Amino acid sequence: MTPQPGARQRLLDAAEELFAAGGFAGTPVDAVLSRAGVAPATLYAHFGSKTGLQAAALAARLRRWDDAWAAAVAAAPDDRARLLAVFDALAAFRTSGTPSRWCAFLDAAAGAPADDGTAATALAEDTALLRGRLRELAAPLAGDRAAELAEHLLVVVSGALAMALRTDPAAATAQGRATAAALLDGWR
Amino acid sequence: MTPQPGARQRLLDAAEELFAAGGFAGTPVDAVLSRAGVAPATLYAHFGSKTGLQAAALAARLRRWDDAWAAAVAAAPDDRARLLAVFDALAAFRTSGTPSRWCAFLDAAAGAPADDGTAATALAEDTALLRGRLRELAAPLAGDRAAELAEHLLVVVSGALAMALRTDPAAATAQGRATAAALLDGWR
DNA sequence: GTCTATACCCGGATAGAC
DNA sequence: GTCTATCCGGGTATAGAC
Repeated sequence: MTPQPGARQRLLDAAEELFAAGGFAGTPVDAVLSRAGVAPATLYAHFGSKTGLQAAALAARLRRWDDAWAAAVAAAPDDRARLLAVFDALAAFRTSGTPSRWCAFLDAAAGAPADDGTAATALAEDTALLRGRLRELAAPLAGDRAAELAEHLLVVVSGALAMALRTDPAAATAQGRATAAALLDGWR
Repeated sequence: MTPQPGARQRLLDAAEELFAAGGFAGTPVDAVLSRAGVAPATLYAHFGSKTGLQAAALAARLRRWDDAWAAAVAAAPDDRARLLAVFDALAAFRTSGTPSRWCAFLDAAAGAPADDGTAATALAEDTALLRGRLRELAAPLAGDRAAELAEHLLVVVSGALAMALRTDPAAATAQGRATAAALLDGWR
């Protein structure tokens, strides 16, 4: 029998899902507590504050996203598919577990006051991951203009995420892939 | 001597600026009240709730954005420039008055609970405006594929707005324009 | 480490006078 | 219509026992 994970891990899992699904600001601490089956004091003993829990949950989510994306890249057959794999990974990642509304990292930054360091840091790390890997994957197709192409794709990925607020999220990622494909078709 | 605008208008102006700059959720009613120089009861007499004020402020903002974009289009010299004018309008609009953080309409939808009708409606109207005019402007360049091109540009515009959370907002609009230009360069 | 119970406070909204 | 003063709830955080 697999032992039940500790309260800390249950809090992290609950927070990651609920914050991604309902937004950080829109998710009361009570909701996380009841899902995790944990008392308030336990949360504050481990993470200090709701924001502290968010930071830990986002860090965990970033690792999961990193892995999911890498797996999608590994499964792609050629250079072009590897570059577009980010959208497949996005679609799969978004619906793993409770479907997320748009993007937990953008949500964190959008919801926090402008001077909040925690949310800004988490989003910055997500951005660095996106930019870095997009550059690597763009290199075979764009050569010394890989950074330029990666920047275009970063805009398209961010657009696909934001489009999830305007329309059905599944359609948003599909459209994002199509837009990126159109961009690649005309490249050079 | 120009008469001081009424309390209602001052509330709308204050709300539009503060909500765009600091986000709806992050802006307390008190901040709007003190900037407008108005008492709490006046706000609730006119708009019923903070959300009601938001709806009215977003409607006003949508009209202003519509006009600003139309003006940028009118000032553009050719078909291509007219299609890209949305980014110039965005840059100018964002810094008119108190600079907005990213996008007041996306912010409203992101911050509101998923079933909130008010914010969803405001964002839907913004999306309809974007999609409709982008299609018109895309027609001279894309002919019967104008809708397809417009959808790509809608993703890029949304991406430019979201990128304002990842990086400097001015750089975000500039990058968005560059990405759209790259897309147009390779079109067909 | 975890629980129960509670304190505290911020922020949206209202009462009633003018 | 507008003001001053106040209420009230939801939500974060803590005290103290086990």
